[in-house]
Amino acid sequence: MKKATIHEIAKALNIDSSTVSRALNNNSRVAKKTKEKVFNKAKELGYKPNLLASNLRKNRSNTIGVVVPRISRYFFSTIIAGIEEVAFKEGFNVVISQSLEQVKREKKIMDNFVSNRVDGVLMSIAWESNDFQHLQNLEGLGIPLVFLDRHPASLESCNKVIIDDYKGACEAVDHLIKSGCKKIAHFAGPQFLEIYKSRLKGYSDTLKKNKLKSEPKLIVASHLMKDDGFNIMRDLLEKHPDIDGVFSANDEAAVGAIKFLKKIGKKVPEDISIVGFSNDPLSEVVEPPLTTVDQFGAEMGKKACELLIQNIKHQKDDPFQYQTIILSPKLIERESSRGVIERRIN
Amino acid sequence: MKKATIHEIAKALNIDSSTVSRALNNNSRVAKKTKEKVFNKAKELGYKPNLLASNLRKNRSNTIGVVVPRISRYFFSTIIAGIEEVAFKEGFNVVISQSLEQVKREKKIMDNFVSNRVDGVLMSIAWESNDFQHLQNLEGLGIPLVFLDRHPASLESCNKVIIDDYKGACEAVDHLIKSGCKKIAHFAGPQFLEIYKSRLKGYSDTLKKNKLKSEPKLIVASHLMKDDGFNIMRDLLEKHPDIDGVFSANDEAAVGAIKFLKKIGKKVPEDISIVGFSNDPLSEVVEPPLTTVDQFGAEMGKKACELLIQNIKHQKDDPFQYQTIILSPKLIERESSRGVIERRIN
DNA sequence: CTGTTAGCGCCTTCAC
DNA sequence: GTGAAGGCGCTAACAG
Repeated sequence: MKKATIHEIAKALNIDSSTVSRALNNNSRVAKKTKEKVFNKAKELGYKPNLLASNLRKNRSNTIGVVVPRISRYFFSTIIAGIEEVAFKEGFNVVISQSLEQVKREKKIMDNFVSNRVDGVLMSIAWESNDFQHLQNLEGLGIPLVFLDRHPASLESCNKVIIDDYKGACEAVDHLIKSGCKKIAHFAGPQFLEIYKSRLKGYSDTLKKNKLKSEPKLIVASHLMKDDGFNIMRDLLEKHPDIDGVFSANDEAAVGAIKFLKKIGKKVPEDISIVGFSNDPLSEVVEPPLTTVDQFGAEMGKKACELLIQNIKHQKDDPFQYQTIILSPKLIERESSRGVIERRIN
Repeated sequence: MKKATIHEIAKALNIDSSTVSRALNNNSRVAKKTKEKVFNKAKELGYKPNLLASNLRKNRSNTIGVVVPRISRYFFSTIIAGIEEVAFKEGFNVVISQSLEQVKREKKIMDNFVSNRVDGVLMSIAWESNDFQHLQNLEGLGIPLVFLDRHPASLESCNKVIIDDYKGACEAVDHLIKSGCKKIAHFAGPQFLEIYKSRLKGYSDTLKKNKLKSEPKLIVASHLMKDDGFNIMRDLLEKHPDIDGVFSANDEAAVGAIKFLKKIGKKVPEDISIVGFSNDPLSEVVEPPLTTVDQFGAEMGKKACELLIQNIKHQKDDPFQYQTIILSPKLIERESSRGVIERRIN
């Protein structure tokens, strides 16, 4: 079961292992003939390079570490697709880990990344995060970090790629108002995270701009899971049966709300209109087709990866310069698949 | 930016680095006092173990490699959740890679796994796979392999954790027949894969058992993407407008079919009933709530990971003994959310 | 173009 | 309980 090494190739060919190493790495100052011999012998012996040794020697792993809350969320898996596209093109490997929204796991993952000498880290932080020591340590170790979408509200100087959450929220609420909604609730996210703060602000500001009251009772913060959406919708309707619109800070909670509304026989969007952030492909076959704010995950992943690689490459010569890249979200309307919405008059 | 090593800890404490190594690994024959001193100094210096070096020395990485076609599919992300649960409990790290259904990428990933000395591999193969050399090489290198769900039709002797696809298909088609369907189509998957062969066989056999004709024209093989479902449904209905049931080998194609039916104003399940394999959580809020065959991804992931770890641990002493673990799928009915189905009489 | 030498950081005998 | 020595497999000077 012992794997072949460059030394065995060297011995078999009566040359030095350093020449073999150079040949395998396609170094220009190795004779063509030698290279061929080496390649053939390598194949013959079933040689597989040991990257552990190589990376140890070179003190870098050619690997980018990615941390997301969970890969099962469509938004994050599109982000990952974008990251991989750029990373592979640039010759980097990608290691994906999920924090499952737990800081504890986030820290372990970071430790692991450091111990395995990843060259850089891309991350969307867990929403229970309120302690960012583990992130600041990274830079002390010379490992560049770029935040993707979710970033700490308390951290000013950092690299990040985000969408314009404020603008997206404004458009979403605008859309609800234009559809005739008079009383719009907001499913808010954890306020540790800047993105959810911005979405809330966009909601409040847009209501005010349209001369509608922004009532604290209609704003409910949660972790925005499907069950949260279900329960919040139920509780809100109990106290405020005249709610006719919901702006959810993500689509998962929106889906939960729809589930509840379906259960009690309320029609969407005739009785209640819903708009959510993120854009799962199933949104269009949910009934009703859900209007969403598209965050362009793949684009974000690509941009973030490019920024990170840039940081990795210019780590030494350049003074550290933090960048923020802001993408524009896009409202995708799907409510009118049945034609014009006719809002019922209660 | 240079990271602390055990030698620096040793020097600072005037002891040997081998003692530091033992202390950090909690070796029993190191004095308590020494251990404490070492731990403190390690923390003080911000010491992070270099796993590259450690793994190189030990010639194993404590890591399990996982390859799935795509992490964005709900079934695979639940599998991963199950794998991680078991792996972490047993002290293994998990590296996730997606083949994006391409053998080319599958091979690259395998090479990478070997080069990074993963201790074992869990995989669901790409559906264009018809060349399995890269998989058989693994065993030659002493890296145990367990297939998960998707496995090569041509490989007899291997470890695998699968569900009873045949039984699931039978139940699905039975359900359609009991709902009154007379003409049932099948969205089949690539026949390289055993799972899709079994699902097709379950479909045919159940039709025959119920004295219904199994017509080749109603069986369409594809990659079962959403668009495939959409297009196949359209083409089938054009030629056979009297189709009243569909058994889809996965839920994604089923969703595509629903999208098409919605577009042309056909009602599901009144006009056409649909059942699909896999059980995405959105199935219940799609309209109509989709009846599915649940594959219990997390269970499969757990079992597979257990089997793999068992293989890793007993690699030396035991003769290689292949195992097959078969789980039972479960039909989850959701069609009757509107009450009893009343099938229209054309 | 190729060989020599010297580690990367850690672990594991083998001594004492 | 601790130290000394050697090497995991590879690469990067430095010679020639």
